[in-house]
Amino acid sequence: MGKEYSQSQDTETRILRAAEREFLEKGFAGARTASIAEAAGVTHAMLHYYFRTKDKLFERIVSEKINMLGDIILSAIGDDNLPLEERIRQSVERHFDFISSNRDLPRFIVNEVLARPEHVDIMKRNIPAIVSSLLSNLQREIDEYAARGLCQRVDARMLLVDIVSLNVFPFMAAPIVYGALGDAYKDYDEFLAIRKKENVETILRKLKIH
Amino acid sequence: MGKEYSQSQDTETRILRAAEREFLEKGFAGARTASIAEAAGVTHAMLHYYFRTKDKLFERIVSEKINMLGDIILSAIGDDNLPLEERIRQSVERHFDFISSNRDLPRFIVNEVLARPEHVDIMKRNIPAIVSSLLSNLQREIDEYAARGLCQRVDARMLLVDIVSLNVFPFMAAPIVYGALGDAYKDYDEFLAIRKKENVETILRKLKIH
DNA sequence: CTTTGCGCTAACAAAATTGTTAGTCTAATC
DNA sequence: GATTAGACTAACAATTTTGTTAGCGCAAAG
Repeated sequence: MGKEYSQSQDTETRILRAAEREFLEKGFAGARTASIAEAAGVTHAMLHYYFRTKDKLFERIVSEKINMLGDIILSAIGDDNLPLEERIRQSVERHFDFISSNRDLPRFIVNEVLARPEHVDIMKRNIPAIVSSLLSNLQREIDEYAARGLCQRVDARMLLVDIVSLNVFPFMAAPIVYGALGDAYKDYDEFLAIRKKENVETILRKLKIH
Repeated sequence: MGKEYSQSQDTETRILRAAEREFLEKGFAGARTASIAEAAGVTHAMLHYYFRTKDKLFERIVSEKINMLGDIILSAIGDDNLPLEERIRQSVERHFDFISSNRDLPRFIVNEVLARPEHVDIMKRNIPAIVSSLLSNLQREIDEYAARGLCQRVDARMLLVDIVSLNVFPFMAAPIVYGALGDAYKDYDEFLAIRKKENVETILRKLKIH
């Protein structure tokens, strides 16, 4: 044994998790290595001992988060054998739920990752491959349905941008959106539940024949 | 005359414009007063001479930008005597254009303003008043049209969130969105033009009877 | 022609933040 | 029992960044 287990995990992990919180909340420039160390319950020398520099620690967190972007796409792919409408509904809902349980991920990506050309390059090398296979499958299926007169022939790329925009923005701008709508909802969770339904409806309506 | 007019404006204004660019691009924590001074073409002591502290200079920029948020709403209100569909089309297009010519405003608001509780409070005291008058007018009009069977009875609040989400997100996440869609478009401007049409269609489709 | 006020500069001071180093303690290894 | 290695600490060093101050030059006012 030897080690005190009053702290839940090993030092390196605790620093990583504290860094994750600090970086996601304040960004690279706003984060303080001393705060990270304090939150992790270690001296700030330990942070340098394990990760050498603030930059290296940050890169570690960034690569974790960029990988999550792959997950977000894969997790949103629905059951292959459901009818198109159900499958899209499921995808939108899963995507919404993913964002809902990673609420500061989008802001982090938009601010910290996109601000650095090298990170944009990493993403441009990884994301389009996954997205384009997703898109071509989706587009093929839409075209099949459309050929049978079962739905509108819509552009899958635009549909994807719609889904992501509708699902992500309300979380990024949560205080404004919820604040501006004032007292129309009991609480934020109620607003989110309504919003989720609404987004599904908005997307599906684009496919419906009228 | 006396003054050299090699520099276009007076010192205070040049510092303000340089600060605006620096803060919008890098955020408060990432901005450097020395960079701002250099960009303005003055010694960094001048920055403190005119604005005392980095904080005060930042607040000045923040209030400018928060005021623009009022404009964004007012500018989007269309002609009162157009039919509903045309008016909404016009509003969505104006909003899109506004964001398009202030592309880093949303990111700045979301990151820098929302990160500070005092700014959120300022906005919560000012925005809801404007928004709720806009919303109640819009809702009344929608209800009238719906009563005559001319459109769906939709929730104006949700419609507003839809519009803002669809219009703003693609600009905030521009490198990803445009990057992930790869080579499907000639250039970014073409993508934007298509996107603008698409957003109008998406919104109007929510109102259409089917 | 002296004074006053203002824009301005250069040099300096203070604070905050990151990064280093010498050395301690402990546990395993020879 | 001496040796080694790795986790760790306290103190310090270096750098970056913000903020200050004493004073110069010039134009307008008295």
